[in-house]
Amino acid sequence: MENTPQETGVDVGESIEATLSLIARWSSRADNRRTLHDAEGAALSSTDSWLLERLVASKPIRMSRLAEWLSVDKSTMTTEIRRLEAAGLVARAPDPADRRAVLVSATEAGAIAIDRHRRIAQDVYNTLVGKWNEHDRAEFSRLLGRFADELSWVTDAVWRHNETR
Amino acid sequence: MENTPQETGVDVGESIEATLSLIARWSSRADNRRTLHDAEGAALSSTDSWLLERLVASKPIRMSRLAEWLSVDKSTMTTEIRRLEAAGLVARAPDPADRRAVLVSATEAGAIAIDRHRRIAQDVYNTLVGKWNEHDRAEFSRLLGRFADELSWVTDAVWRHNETR
DNA sequence: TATTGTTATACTCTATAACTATA
DNA sequence: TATAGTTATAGAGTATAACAATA
Repeated sequence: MENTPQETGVDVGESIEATLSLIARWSSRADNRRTLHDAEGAALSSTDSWLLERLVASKPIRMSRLAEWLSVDKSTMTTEIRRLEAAGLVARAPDPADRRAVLVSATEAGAIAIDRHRRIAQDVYNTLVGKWNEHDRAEFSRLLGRFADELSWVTDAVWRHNETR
Repeated sequence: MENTPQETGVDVGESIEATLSLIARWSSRADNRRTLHDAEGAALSSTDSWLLERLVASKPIRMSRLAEWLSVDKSTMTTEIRRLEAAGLVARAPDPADRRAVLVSATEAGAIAIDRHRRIAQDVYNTLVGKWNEHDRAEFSRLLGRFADELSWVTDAVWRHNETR
């Protein structure tokens, strides 16, 4: 079975697809990425910001778990972490519990960089919805948050799609 | 001036930032991109799908306008269109009105490929919100569409941010 | 002269395969 | 043997600069 417009009543899938496509396109624009960094700091690529967000929100984490979380190869993670380390934004330490493993964490500079990055983005978004009324802003925030929760299960949804078509 | 939580009442900027970051990360995942294509067709990269969506929705368009629309360099567009042309998804033709220019259009195969890609994505999204009630789905669709409209003006918002900070 | 597009070149991000060190 | 990570190599996607053809 599929969730067609007929079954769901509203083809929200169509409007979601169109909007998310637009959002992803906008997010990748070079001029946008340049805006989302402090004048004194280096610009953060998408991958940089995802990793830093993850690292500041958690205890030191292994390279392998980080690669798995971002769904990239471990060799890709080696390259990326080397770059961030060279920029002084992350640090590595041997795992005392397993001498094969490396524990990665954000440095103070890394935490500052991602915090600025995030606050600039938030300010841009607040400006975007600045003229919306209170109700619409609150509803958008609520539903977007809920959608993010659903997205966490998207791998399963994709699996179901492949199984049932 | 800035649109801080105090001024807007609800810090929707924070929840937007978090969710859009998640969406962008998910969109770029290789396993997700692999899902969004037909078994018999080649996988479409993000850039591929944006370009094809644009091309099927418009008359033949110049390389230069396409590059400007996607905010990439004209040389990047040459490379990308060459790849899509080799895959049989787009066609080029000389512009009769200006012999320097090239007009790009989607082929029948390109239209079919992006249509499948889009319908699979829509189905995934419909599945994601399949358990939401009618009101929430309708509201999400409405507010997301409105947000997309605001996003069209984001370049101006970014400019304002840079001017006023 | 200015514009449209291509080519040459280089850098980033990614993957696969082969390798080292440790478990 | 299996696992954690690195290195070598390659391809996609991007930019800058130099160029050719046309306006």
